Amino acid sequence: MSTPGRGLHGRVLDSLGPAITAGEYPPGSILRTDELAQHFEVSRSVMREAVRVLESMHLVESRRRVGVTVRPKCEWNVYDPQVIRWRLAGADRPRQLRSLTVLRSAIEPAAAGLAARLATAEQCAELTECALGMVAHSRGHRLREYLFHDVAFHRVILTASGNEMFARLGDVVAEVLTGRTRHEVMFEDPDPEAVTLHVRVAEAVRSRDAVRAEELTRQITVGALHELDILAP
Amino acid sequence: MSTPGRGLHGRVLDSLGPAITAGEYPPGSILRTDELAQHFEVSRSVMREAVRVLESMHLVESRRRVGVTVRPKCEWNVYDPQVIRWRLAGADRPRQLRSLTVLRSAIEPAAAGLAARLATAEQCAELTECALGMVAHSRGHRLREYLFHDVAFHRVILTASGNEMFARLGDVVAEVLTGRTRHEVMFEDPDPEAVTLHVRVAEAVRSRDAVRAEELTRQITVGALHELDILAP
DNA sequence: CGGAAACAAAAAGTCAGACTTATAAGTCAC
DNA sequence: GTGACTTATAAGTCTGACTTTTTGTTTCCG
Repeated sequence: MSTPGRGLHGRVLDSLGPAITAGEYPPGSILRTDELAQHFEVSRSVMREAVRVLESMHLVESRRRVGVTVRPKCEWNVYDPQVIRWRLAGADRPRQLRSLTVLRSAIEPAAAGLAARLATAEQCAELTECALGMVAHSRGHRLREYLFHDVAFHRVILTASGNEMFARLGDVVAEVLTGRTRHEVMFEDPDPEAVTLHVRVAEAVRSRDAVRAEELTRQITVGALHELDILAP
Repeated sequence: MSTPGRGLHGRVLDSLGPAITAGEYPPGSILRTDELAQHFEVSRSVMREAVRVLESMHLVESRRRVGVTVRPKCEWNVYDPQVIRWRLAGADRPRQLRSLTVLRSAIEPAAAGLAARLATAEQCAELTECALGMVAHSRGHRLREYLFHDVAFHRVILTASGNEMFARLGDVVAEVLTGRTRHEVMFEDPDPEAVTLHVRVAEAVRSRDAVRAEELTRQITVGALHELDILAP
């Protein structure tokens, strides 16, 4: 995804980043730049660039005379798409998926409400198109096509909200939806009720009914929460 | 804030980052590493490290034979605390403040609902303490002390939600609250109604009333939206 | 024995220079 | 005009020497 192998330092990151987020180097661990450079068989310049990037993600901290220490999990920039991808690829994928789904359930209803007010005619059309695409592929094990339209649908909602912070979560939602289809539930055709909800959201947005769009979207995300058994009794 | 001047490349970033986010180099602009190095009077190694960091924030893209091109705003990692700080310090501070306040209004009610279910006894106590602190300093132009407790209050809510993604927004909320007090409204004593709401949220969380905690917090954030005139008629 | 000051070592940080590589763009033949 | 070839360019990489900060130790005096 995105840009694999954009230079030597990129390949080092693709190896070291996941190792850190996976807890292979637990918080407090101390790494030495020179050793890492040897281990990855790159020059120190390249290694330093990689460390700088990890530092900007708050995954590590570099201090003189000490080395590169791994920071505690709670300080990581967990919204960095790269970090999210690393964590989704690693051991605490389930945990990450839950966090992100809870985040979704907070963001998407609000985004849908705003979209109902601000969406352009073109965006309304796109939304309807996506919803219809979901309907069209909701039967007969056409999961790939269904997913495609599902992702597009949520992206349009987030973008149409007019809020840049919401819009940037499009990739995250895409990752969650894709991951869910691949590894978790959804071995068979999607829940017809969920499909209907998407269609109704598209209608609500087109008819500028913010309250209804928000409530319907909330029902969608509640469904997602239930799929992951996130619900205290 | 955080870590100013952590090395030469850090100082370059503190200068170049804000310049980019402020639109001083518009998207599509092409920078040359060597020129930048000369301009900032640092070696290319240092300059390269700085560029790598900007690249990891998706602010720029570095390509061979082309140079370092500034990416369009919609691709920036707008959740990166560093980027947020740069933007808040620059020209589109108002726009950024609005985006973040809308984000808050989506996140915090959900976080409060979860906190009501998951908060530890200690966190409940902290919450009450913060709310009482707000009450104690809500009169007599003790804005600094009031703000301190306000920030702490929202941090506890976000942390107690048990969701790492929510928790990491503590810094962002702090930034928004601080900024609001400094530059925007709030020249005089805070709205008594808002203070009361905080107290009631603390009570709701302690009594495990998730629905009430969520609704009350929503009222707080709606108030914040109104302060910034974010409300379509 | 205890604390302060001087010392030494370790690791990151910085710099300069030479070399490699990818690639955009221009050139030429057809 | 199209395709293959050439060239210039800017990023990418590596190496080695040097600087700076910080920590841990050692020494010395009270």
